[in-house]
Amino acid sequence: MIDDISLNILKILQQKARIPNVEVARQVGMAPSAVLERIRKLEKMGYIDGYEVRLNPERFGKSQVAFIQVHTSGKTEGQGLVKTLSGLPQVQEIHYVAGKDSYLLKVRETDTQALGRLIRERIAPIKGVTGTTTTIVMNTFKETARIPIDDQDLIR
Amino acid sequence: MIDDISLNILKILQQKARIPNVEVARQVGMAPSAVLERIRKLEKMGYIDGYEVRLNPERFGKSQVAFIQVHTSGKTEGQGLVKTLSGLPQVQEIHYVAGKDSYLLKVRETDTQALGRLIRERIAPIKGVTGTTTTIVMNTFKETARIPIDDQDLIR
DNA sequence: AATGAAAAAAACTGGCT
DNA sequence: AGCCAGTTTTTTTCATT
Repeated sequence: MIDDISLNILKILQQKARIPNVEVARQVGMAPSAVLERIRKLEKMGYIDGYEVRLNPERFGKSQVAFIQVHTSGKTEGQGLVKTLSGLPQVQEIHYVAGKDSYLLKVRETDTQALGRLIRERIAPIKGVTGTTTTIVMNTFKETARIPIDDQDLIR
Repeated sequence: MIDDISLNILKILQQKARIPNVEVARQVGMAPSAVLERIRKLEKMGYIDGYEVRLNPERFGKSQVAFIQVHTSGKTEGQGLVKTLSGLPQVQEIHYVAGKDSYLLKVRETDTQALGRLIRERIAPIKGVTGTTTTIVMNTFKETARIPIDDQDLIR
């Protein structure tokens, strides 16, 4: 259901989304209409989830990244907990991790002060939270959502 | 340099990149040409970093997410270390974190087995790496690169 | 599925306010 | 900066192979 041509199209798009279809068509050596049809199909079949703008966090005063391990009482408070956390725009990621009933959050805030406030006022008070461990990011060298698709292990 | 209208445009784009300009124009109540000019300016001034496709990792057999804390000897091996790590497509993020000379990586692999191989064969052998601590993600509830821009603390 | 031609929509340009 | 009107480019549709 997904062949080398489609794979190639996705690679091109992952390199630079928002290049015109005609250009993609030129690069894969097909007619624009054919490429369009393939992309539509890839979207419909769920290979493509969507398109995102990447804003520059610095410019918006959201330079401070931190990872917060949220420890919970484990008594299936998960539902409301996740929902509440999801509602916080500063929380970019929520992962349930192996170990001892805890979630790992990636958050973005203005500075460490705002971060502290976020944790104290928004996260710590959530029902089921027994504590947090914060890891402050001092420098980010790579940050992308690209996934490796050179591979043979895709679900066709 | 950035006003409420531009802010609004960015909000709309963050909601759904790849909607036509005319539609954005309609939503902010301006002429398409004016909106276009604003977007171009936002790009040029570095508020917009770029546009990305979001591929569905499941479909590409990259469902396993893990965070790897890489401990280093700290003797400024940083340069080569970061460069080597950056070259690994499975490594989506590289952060230098506060604490005891360590980097935090976000990686995506096929399964825990492939993850183990990645760590043993690609990460552990890097010069300056003294050890790794891996946190396996069992479930991801939120994962976005969106940043909060409702705010007053943006660099104008 | 792919193509090519035609139609529709969108992006862009420039002159003017 | 924004708008409008004209131009170019891109996207989309569709009949055909």
